[in-house]
Amino acid sequence: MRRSSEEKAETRRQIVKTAGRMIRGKGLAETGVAEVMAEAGLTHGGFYRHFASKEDLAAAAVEAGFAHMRARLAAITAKAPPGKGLEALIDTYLSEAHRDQPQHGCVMASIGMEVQRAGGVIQAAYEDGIAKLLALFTEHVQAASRRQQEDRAQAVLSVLVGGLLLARALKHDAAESQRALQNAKLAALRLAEG
Amino acid sequence: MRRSSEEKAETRRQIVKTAGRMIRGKGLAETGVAEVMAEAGLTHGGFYRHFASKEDLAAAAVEAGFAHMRARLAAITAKAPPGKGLEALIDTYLSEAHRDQPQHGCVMASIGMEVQRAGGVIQAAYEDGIAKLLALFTEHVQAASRRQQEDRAQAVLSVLVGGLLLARALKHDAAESQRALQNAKLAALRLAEG
DNA sequence: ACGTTTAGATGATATATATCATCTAAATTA
DNA sequence: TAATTTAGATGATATATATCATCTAAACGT
Repeated sequence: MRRSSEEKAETRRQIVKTAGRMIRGKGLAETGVAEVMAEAGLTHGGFYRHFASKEDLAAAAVEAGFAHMRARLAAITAKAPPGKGLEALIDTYLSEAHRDQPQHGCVMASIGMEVQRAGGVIQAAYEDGIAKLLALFTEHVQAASRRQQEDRAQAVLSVLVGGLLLARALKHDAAESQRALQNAKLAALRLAEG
Repeated sequence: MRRSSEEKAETRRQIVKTAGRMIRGKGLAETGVAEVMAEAGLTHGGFYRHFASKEDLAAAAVEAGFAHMRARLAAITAKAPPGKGLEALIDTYLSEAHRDQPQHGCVMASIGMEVQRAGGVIQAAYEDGIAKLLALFTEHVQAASRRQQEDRAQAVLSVLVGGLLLARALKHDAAESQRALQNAKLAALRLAEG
């Protein structure tokens, strides 16, 4: 059943989107091609009309995941009162919603280490995504020099990712997890201000 | 070929150790039971004389990994000049060696998210390990109250884990990766001091 | 309108993997 | 020393998984 090229592009987008969700939610290795296709309402056979391999799909999903996150964060800073952009970023990143829904959250915090090991095009897409994320943070950090802005952005991103990871790890103890989020927020703000 | 119970215990330790190394190096899902046994110089068949399942082994490996890390860190603070314990901890955690050798490093920074998804006894061992690691850091943080010590320990651990993750992600760009380590170190020290 | 192309379905293959039943020879134990 | 127990080996099973050849019907170019 041949589809129009517009429909094909839409199908591809759909596959990438569900793959991203499943990969963030269940992990790279645990997400199978057939499963993704089924979840997208297709059969596994047609997969290779869209992607050369599972690796290819994963790279596309990582790229799309970062792009989506950047768009969301940019929208949030745009809405925030002037000078409060970074604070809004931090609150969003360290929100309970983000902690509780890895499948809709940051790629870096959900499959960072697996990507590291995967290497190849997946890792390349990942590094590119991180660089662009750092750039976004850099824009919203105040400092004397560009270099100092970048340094602070690195420190902020570090504490955001680490804090989210810790909060997720402690999730069974609601109070302790909440505390981890709060401590990371305060830390991020302090690190941003020098 | 029956072995003495002392030999059996030693074999078990060997299996746990190699499993820990492989899991940190290649990931939980990518590490197979047969492969671990082969690496330990055994055949896959004898595995179930030692563990009830792969999950059981993974939990043991996580527990042993945290115990090993605590021992190493404790040794480092013991060697450091008085009052410099935390600084030594930070330098070790954010060293290039730790960045470059995940298979010998911190469980939290190498399989944190996978453990999260695995749940069950693996996650239980992981949470226990983190709690004890936090306690170790708490002892070496100065603050007015116990609660403040704990808060600062959480912040420090967050930036350590996040910084290591970022440094690993940027590893292909040596200068940038180095910078991430350095920024995280400075950040950790600042956060420790209030 | 007609022939060519191709998106997606069907079905097959090859490989890996966790788990376990059974076997055997050596270590306990009586 | 003889009987019993069991660590580890052998081999099998069941399941999942990536990948691809082939088929079909619909969209596109002529």
